[in-house]
Amino acid sequence: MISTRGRYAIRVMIDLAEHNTSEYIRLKDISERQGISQKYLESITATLSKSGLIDGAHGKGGGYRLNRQPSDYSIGEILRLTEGSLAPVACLGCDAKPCEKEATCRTLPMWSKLYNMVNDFFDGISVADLVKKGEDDGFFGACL
Amino acid sequence: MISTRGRYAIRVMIDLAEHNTSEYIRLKDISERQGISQKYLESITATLSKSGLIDGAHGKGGGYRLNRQPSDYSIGEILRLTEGSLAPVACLGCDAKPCEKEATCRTLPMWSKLYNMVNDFFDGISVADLVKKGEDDGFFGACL
DNA sequence: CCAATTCCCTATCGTGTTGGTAGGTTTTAT
DNA sequence: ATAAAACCTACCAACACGATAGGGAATTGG
Repeated sequence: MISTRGRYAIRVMIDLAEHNTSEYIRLKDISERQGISQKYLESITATLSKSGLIDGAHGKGGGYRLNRQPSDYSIGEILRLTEGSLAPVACLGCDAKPCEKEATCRTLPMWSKLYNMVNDFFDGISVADLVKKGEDDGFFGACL
Repeated sequence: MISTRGRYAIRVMIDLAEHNTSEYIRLKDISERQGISQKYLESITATLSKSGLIDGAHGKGGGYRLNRQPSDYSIGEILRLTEGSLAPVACLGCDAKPCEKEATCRTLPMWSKLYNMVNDFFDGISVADLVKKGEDDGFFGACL
């Protein structure tokens, strides 16, 4: 399950991409457009900003804006940042603790393959792809 | 994340497949072989038994055994039974509550595609495939 | 028939995560 | 100076997870 943190992060990025000028976008506006509590969004944009995905400006006239082109953000990096690892089991991923049964485990190869599949899937989608979707020129036209 | 319930269920099924005679296998033995608390396993085998995946026999000489050939169990049906839905977001899956933004949601097609991918992935693997893995004749030889 | 064995059922419980709130501090433009 | 905005820290209710405990019901060996 992808939690709200990751999903809201994606929606913020889409919102910023849809208003992608040189101006800074106020969190208040994003929160109103997306219908998500501003306070809760703060904790998410803080993560995005600290890691350099977006640029946050203090004070009057401040807000957030993208640091790159929407097509240069993969959904994978957004989710890995906000959700932690996308690993389906604890034995995999960045903070995986070594398992003594690893060598004989009958299921590890399955989890590992899924892990790769999911990462590749999300790495193959950009923020720009999701924005395009709303314009009926979608990446996913064939799947719904 | 796949929880222990689903993972242990798979391990039980593999264990039963590896001792697949007409005899009933005691939960005590499975628990010792797998190194999982018998009491905790009880709640999992109860689910498997109630839904007809395995056959449980009471009393002396009782235990559990498979109802079909190991190759006739897909990992998908085991996980969907023990984990609930494999949907990455609440808007999808069996108990999905309708979302008013569904028509304009920019991310739903992505989740939907992933959902199908994951289901297809697990439906394409059988318990027999995972047993084979241990015999160096694996389904997953190329992926680890 | 009795007692051991085994699956089955219900309740409980500590721990951690999730989703969110609250209040304040710092930075900046006007 | 003042207002606006990002930033930071702490806290909290609700829930799920992983597991334990204690018994009850069915079956069989003796």
